Amino acid sequence: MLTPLHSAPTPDTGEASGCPGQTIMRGMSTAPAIKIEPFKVACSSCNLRELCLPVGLSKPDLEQLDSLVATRRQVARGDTLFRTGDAFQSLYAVRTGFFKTCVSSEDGRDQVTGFQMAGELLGLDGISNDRHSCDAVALEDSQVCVIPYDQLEELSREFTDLQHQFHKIMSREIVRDHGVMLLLGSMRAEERLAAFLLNLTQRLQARGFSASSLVLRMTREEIGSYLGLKLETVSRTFSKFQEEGLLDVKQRQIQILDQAGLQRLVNSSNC
Amino acid sequence: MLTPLHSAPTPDTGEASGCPGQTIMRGMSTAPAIKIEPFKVACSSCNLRELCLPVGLSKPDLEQLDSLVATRRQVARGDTLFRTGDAFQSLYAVRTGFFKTCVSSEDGRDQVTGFQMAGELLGLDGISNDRHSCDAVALEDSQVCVIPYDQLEELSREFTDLQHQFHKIMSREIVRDHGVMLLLGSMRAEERLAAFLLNLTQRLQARGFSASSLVLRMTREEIGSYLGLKLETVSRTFSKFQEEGLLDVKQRQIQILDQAGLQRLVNSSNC
DNA sequence: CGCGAGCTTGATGCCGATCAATGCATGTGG
DNA sequence: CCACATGCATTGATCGGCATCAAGCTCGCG
Repeated sequence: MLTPLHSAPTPDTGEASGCPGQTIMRGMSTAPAIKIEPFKVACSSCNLRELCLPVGLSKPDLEQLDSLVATRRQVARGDTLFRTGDAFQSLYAVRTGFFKTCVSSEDGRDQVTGFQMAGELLGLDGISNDRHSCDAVALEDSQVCVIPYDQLEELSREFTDLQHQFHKIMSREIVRDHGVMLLLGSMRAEERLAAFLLNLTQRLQARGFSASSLVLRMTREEIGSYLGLKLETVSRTFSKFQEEGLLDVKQRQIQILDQAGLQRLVNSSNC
Repeated sequence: MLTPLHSAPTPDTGEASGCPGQTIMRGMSTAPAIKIEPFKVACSSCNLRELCLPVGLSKPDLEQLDSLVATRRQVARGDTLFRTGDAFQSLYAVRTGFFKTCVSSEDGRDQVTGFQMAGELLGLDGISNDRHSCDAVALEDSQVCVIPYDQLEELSREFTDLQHQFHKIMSREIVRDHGVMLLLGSMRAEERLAAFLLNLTQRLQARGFSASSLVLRMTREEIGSYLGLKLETVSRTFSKFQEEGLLDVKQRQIQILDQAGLQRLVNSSNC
């Protein structure tokens, strides 16, 4: 997805690079397992506040939120943040890094249900049962803010903006899922991949990254699982896009050469 | 078990037929537009209270809920309860009847995203934008309880059980959607249809209906849209199931002859 | 340097889409 | 009551997109 390192485009003011691909490690290189960050970054000064839970909150509400999000957690690439069956206690806001979520059935089939980047929330599935119903796996070294769920409920009883914002986030997830159903139910391979790329770049752009160049953080197989395709089909479709001059593909480095062309692919039922 | 489903508890005695296929029409046949029912049925005495928003609420909370749900609305078969772009104001709980929701893309593709029966909530998609992002269409003459959303937010600030229950319902919708993604992304036609039938019968059973006999309220085309298949494929698959002795199919009348056989189909990746 | 995970590319076959015709139920007007 | 229209379902024949199987290829890493 994003620039390999640095050259982070135009994030906000405030501390901390929101640049996925970079974690904040001051002095203490790779420390073991879960960590509570010694220096705190409040929601109120986080450069992700316009993408995350704090959207639209007033100053005083924001300060309340700061009290809620007390801990961070590092998740190394390949590790799971939570897995199916785990007791549900917290939601997680991605601070840096990149995740996938996937569900799996008894018989071993599995399906990637989403990819999450900075500012996006993980764990909403757990509310329904008090257990998580999917796995969340870091696709690169990542950092999340831990949001204890019972405290969030409590606080959102007091602050209506927070309550409303939280409901919007859940609803948005539902709407997003419906979009994926549309994709899986009625699009052909090229349309799916085009829609996927446009969605990724759009979200990256909202985070201040280039609209035309990205580094995929996931394998062809993971893309395929998300899109209901086999990895070979994903690979072939990338190659086809390249032949047609829509993309420049070098492994996981993608340059979008003709965004309008991709867009045309997405909204044209056939041909 | 990975069928996309709501696990719904025990059916219930009580007033009002929750029977899909039957609507309550006393005297006043097709009256114009929206109607406020002259006789009221409170949530606290509704026979759907174990399937709907009131689940788990204590007596006093329930009485509060009664004050919230003041109006009903009749929706005739074929009419829409709301459509994409409509301003969002209320959620709707299906009291009697049967609905489908569908999203559509610019280019006219469309996708059924769900079927809703008595006790299920409609309209959660609207929260994210203050506009609905899908159409809800009655597949038979239906009646819904209107739940003004701002009042629900207000009330759920006061009653934590209600708040929690509402969050669970939203989360359950997300989990259900993930199940559908799994189905669309990784199952073959027979598996999809089998999963669909098992899910339907389970939900009907939770409402006190037979586990083995059902009347489909939707066309082959609508089933196909939901399952990402063409109507001919749905029809052929029904015929195949009949040949194999799994079902007895007479148009929309379905008898399930071998539930275990269907179940086996669903959880066996291949062969 | 060699190993392995991930990616690309080719050859082949199958599942489900598509096109087309017929059947069946319901409803309407003559 | 029948003739006819309409909407939905079934069934057949054919076709095409994507899966599958099978090599190689690339690149990062111990």
